[in-house]
Amino acid sequence: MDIDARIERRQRRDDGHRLVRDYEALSPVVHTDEPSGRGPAVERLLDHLDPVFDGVLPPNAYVHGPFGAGKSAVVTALFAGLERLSTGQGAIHTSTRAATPGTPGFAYVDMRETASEFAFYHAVLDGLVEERVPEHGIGTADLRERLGALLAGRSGAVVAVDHVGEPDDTDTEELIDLFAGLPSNVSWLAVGRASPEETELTTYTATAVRLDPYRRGALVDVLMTRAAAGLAQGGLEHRLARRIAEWAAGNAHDALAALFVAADTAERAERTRVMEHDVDGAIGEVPERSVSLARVLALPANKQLVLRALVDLDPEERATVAATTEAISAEPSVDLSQGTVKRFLYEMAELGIVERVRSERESGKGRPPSRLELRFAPSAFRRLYDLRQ
DNA sequence: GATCCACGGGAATACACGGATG
DNA sequence: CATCCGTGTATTCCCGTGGATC
Repeated sequence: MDIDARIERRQRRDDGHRLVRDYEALSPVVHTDEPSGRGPAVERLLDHLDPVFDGVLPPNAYVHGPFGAGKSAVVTALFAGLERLSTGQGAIHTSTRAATPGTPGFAYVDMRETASEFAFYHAVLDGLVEERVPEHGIGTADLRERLGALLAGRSGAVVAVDHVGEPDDTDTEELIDLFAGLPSNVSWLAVGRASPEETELTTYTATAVRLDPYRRGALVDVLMTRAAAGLAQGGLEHRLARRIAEWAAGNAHDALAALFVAADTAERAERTRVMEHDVDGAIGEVPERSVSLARVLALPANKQLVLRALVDLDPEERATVAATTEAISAEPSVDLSQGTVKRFLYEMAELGIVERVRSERESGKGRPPSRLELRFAPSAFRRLYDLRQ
């Protein structure tokens, strides 16, 4: 985001007549420092991590729970806090973060943004040191060496690895290999949706921590907290939050996505508060089996560009993959060959970002084409994407 | 100069159908 | 009738190259 966009956003925030004061605070892809209603889960994770306060590494562990149960919210908030702890509240600035002797370092790695071996080691190193680690001109082996040297003189590190086991993700074996490339004084905390029985990962862990879906009341609190942070006073009635929470059935991602869409709809209509039909529309826009918007927004830039064009197409232009490809390529903002656009579309279908649906054949010749359906709320993506440009 | 990885482009494979074959 | 084959699309797979970054 450039300076002008930032200034513009602040301007809008100061405009008292606006419903949406801060999209960031409402964003389903942004986690807050204090995840509301997940206190017990934080405690259980702290129980597991307790040895670090005596300078001892905990064993490997696996955190699991269904989509939208707050796994990432809890782990990111917790690791942000632990990083502050090991930097000594930033009082001492050295090149490394773990200035307090005896306390391990902490790093949070999101596998959604970590496709290669290089990217993984880069993310770990970047999480452990204060200075920025270059992304070019340095080899994977160099990174591994730097990590080895860094950790050799330290009391180790705990690495949280979020979103394991997603499609196209590094699988268990690869992940274990990645950690095998690090010194032995590294403990990991994997986070995923699969139950402990479903993943091989648990053959390497001593502990599993389960997060259950949000209870309805807790989810209402989450929504009201977000509304208080991002909307004008009284922008969201309690009963509408209840309605969203009821529909979301414990999935905080979908609930926040619905709130975001409803608020955006109301904002565009220049209303001063969210109305019931805004909520109805929003609920209708979030697909049944949705993909995380965070996952969509973690895609490479040009794939997001293709999606951005895709969400603006008419239904006719989406009749087949070929037609969709053509329409997207015709967009001046898209500077990609048709072959690449088409490949991107198929790849994203493979990832579950969009879904291929076989359309009724008309010609009778050859394999019938498919059309693409979105697995995320288009106006949420549109708004979040545009805010980042 | 070194490194990573996104793109482009095309080859290989899958699928659906109708017609031919046994 | 069951199976195979040819044709036309759709989809997946693969890898060399070049742009961007350090």
